[in-house]
Amino acid sequence: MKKVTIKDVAKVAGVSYATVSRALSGSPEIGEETRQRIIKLSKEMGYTPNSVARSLVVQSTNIFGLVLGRINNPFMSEIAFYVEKHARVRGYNLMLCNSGSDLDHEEETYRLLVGRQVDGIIIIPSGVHSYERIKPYLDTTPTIFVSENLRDLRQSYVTVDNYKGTMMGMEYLHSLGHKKILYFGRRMGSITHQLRAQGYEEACNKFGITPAFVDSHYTHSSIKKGYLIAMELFQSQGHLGYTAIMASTDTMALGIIKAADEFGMSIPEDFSLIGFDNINFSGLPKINLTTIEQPKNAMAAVAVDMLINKITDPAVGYSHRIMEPSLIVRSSCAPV
Amino acid sequence: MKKVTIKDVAKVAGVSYATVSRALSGSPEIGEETRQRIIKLSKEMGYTPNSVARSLVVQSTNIFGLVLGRINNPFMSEIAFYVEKHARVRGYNLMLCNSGSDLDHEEETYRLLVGRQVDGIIIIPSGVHSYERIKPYLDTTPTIFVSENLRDLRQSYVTVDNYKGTMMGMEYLHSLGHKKILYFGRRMGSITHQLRAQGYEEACNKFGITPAFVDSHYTHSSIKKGYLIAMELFQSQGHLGYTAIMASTDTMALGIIKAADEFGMSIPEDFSLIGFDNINFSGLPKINLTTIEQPKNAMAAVAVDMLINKITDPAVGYSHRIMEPSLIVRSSCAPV
DNA sequence: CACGATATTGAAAACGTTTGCGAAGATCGT
DNA sequence: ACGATCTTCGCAAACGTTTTCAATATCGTG
Repeated sequence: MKKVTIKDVAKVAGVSYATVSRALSGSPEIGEETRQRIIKLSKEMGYTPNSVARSLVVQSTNIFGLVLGRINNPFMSEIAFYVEKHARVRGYNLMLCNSGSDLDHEEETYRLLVGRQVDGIIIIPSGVHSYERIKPYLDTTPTIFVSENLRDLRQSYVTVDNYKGTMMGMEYLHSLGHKKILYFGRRMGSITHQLRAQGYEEACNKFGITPAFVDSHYTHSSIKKGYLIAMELFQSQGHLGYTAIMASTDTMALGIIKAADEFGMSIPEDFSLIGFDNINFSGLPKINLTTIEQPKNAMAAVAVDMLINKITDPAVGYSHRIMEPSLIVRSSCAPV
Repeated sequence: MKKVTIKDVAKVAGVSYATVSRALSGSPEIGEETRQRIIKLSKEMGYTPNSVARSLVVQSTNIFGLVLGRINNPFMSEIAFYVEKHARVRGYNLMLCNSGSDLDHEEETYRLLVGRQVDGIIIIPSGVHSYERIKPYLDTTPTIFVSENLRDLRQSYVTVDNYKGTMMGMEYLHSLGHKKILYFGRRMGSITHQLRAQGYEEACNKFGITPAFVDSHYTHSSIKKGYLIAMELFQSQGHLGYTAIMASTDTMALGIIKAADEFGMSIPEDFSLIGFDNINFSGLPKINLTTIEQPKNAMAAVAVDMLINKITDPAVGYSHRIMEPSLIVRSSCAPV
């Protein structure tokens, strides 16, 4: 695995390696004919600049770190895709790290990335406590938080308007005539979830509905957990006491769908259902979940934008972007 | 963003920076009391070793490149997750690159990674022609091909036994009494797909079934394309002339499900359906697609294993691993 | 007490680039 | 024709580590 270096091509070109560097980097202070000659030669010799050496001297790697829970989570992989895409056109590569939504792991991962001298980090924090763990390193590497509000407002983040999201869902449900609506999912552990629950509650107040919750005791949402909770709910009552369910998450909603299916209930005939996130599962045939969309592409674009700004101008300070959610109506809701 | 270097801690510790390096790297040739003192100090000063400097001297980055079509494809994201997991425990980080299944983009991406001095590359090639493009760089960076057989057997790859996979599906269908089975999907453009189609054909011979194909004219499979082709098929005949469909891919199968749904046909009542890949969509409630599983975790494990072997012993040569597929029976098939 | 062995440390080279500075030659205006 | 400016290039320092080699201090042993 012998690699040809800049010195090698300098030697056969009969010039100093500074000249080779200049020829390849598009520097103006070099003769056009030598440039062409060197470019040609280095191509023939199969020279590829060693970017780790370059990084060392220019003090920048052109690498972003992306830390998220698990890349096989559909929401995360969608974000990752767009982040990579936008980063790439701006000349950055991506170092991908799964935190497994574990705090220790997340912190270790983060530290690893700063050791690797990444120019910036985009993180989908695993929960409210992520921030405290990461805080010590924060002034060492520019960082953008995605998809989670922060209590400490002196950091940059981009999220969707979670409050407004559930509010929109509730408005839709209300317009369909629903008066008995259950909120299904986590209410704490992350500000995101708090806000979603708040949006629901506020909507209840507005429409004169008595709020009702089924809390998840688990730390993160998944199909299986949604399923278990829903089964418990159905079985305890023999029926559902509500005409609609507002789920905190699409994955939770999928769990509900599964439970309903097994329990012989159909959606939206027996009850209406709204999810949140619009993961790509939701648009699948037979699923057709009405949901609140997080604009993932736009969020990713904003995140890399904010990050690059912060890198090029460290004095830029923090900024918050709360993106607009939107209602994706499919066929999991019906009038009462 | 001032970072503290090894020299800084050496200075305040009053030792040479060689000593600091030794203290932190666990070298034996250093006094135990100085080691402790330096460890403590460097922690206080918030020192994080600069791994790009380290990489430059030790000539290895401990980074793998992972290039795949699109990370938001469920199959790819699953592979990526496991690759990251296995790589991590072995001390490697992952640089993620989407090729968009575009040959030019793929090649550029690949070259970028070798420039970044990654220790190895794991690639899910976008098609048969990927290999020719990448070949020139192949002796520069150890590379493992995943999920695609190669015509040039002198390279290392790991795939599932695609031939056997469709064969298993057909055997299952046959055991259910099906005699008229349609193969739905691509038959060329990748050896993977050729083999799947061959498995189907061979099974037909074995069971005395006349093979029938619906080719996709498109380069890669997706729900939408499966849907369009299926709709065309249904509409042209007014009915399906087969009792079962063997789809080349789960995503294709999902397209079929969608079309069937719209067309008022139900599965498995009107026809049975088998997919391939077992992407996590397939197990979703209401979808419940019977399919052939690729052991993604195991494949990822083997890939990083092979890669690390190749790195530690460059003389190791190539190796091929064809993993066992398995039939996941859910509820998209029924006896005729 | 002397001497070789051993433990601990420092000095310096090396990794492959970029870039400021200076030198040499070419070009130019007067 | 001559000084001035410009162009093109080489030299060498720098980036932050690891690691070899030599130097010094410590120690046990005869």
